Amino acid sequence: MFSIGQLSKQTGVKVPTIRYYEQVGLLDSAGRTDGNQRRYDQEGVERLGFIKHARDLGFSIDAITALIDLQQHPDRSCQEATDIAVGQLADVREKMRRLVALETELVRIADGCDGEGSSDQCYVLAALADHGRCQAEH
Amino acid sequence: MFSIGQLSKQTGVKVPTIRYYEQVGLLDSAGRTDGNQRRYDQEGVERLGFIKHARDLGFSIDAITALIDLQQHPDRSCQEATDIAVGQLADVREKMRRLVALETELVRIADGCDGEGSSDQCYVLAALADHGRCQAEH
DNA sequence: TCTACAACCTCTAGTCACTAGAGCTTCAAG
DNA sequence: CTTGAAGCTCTAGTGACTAGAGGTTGTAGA
Repeated sequence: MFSIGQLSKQTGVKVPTIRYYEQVGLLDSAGRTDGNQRRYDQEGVERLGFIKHARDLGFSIDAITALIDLQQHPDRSCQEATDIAVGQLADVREKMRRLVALETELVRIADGCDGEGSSDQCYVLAALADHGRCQAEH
Repeated sequence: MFSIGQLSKQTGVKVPTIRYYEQVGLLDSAGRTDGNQRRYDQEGVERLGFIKHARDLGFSIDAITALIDLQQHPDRSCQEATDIAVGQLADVREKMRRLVALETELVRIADGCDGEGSSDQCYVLAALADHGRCQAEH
């Protein structure tokens, strides 16, 4: 049996975050000692590992709740899990698309200025004031 | 002179967001009519345009406050503005780096499953449970 | 000039996924 | 048996808004 601190070390999830996951229903309520401290078994470690991995991949708490729900009903179709993963992938790609556009413009803005001179002729400030000079949509 | 709604339409910033920007000190308090409604001039439009553009590029409210502060002290060095922009660029690149790794793994996860079969043999769920199979750090 | 109603006002609370802190209790090593 | 690290609950704060309640103002048309 593990204390919450040991679970935290094993999974890399901070102690208050574990309590938060329990509070929002992502983790089942842990068993307790007579002194009211949480105790976890190997299953708890695996469950939290799953959650951590999914969070690292950017899945929302809601999405993870749905995935866990699916795990606990082995008779239900895998399609739902795939849908969630594909949706997440679309999200990630959209974010990347936007970041590429931002990077292009930030390079343009940051490179236009050598850092010398005073701020009333600063290219950075001028570029931020004038969206019209942007090369791409963002 | 423009009402807050007209300002909103011109800049693409929502009305409650404009009020929020004023509340947090990003926008100066607007002038008011006798009936206490906000009125803006061309300068207000430009100021909000600057803010919107910077927000679209992912600058934080704090960073934008610093940039505006710089604009209003033309004697100060441009170096600070450049630093803020370069810092923002580093941020964007770090996010991109992470998203690329996530995309790789999400493709692996989502492609491993054809959506058929029941969830107890679902590749998506298995992949999420087992971080060890990941190709890259994330 | 009156009326209708869209647009405005302030204030509070909610979102997401945590994080920080106060003030208290328990566990385990020495 | 003592000590102190680690645990407990509860409340509030973060960033950047967003939503809603309940009331007031501005303006176009009759």
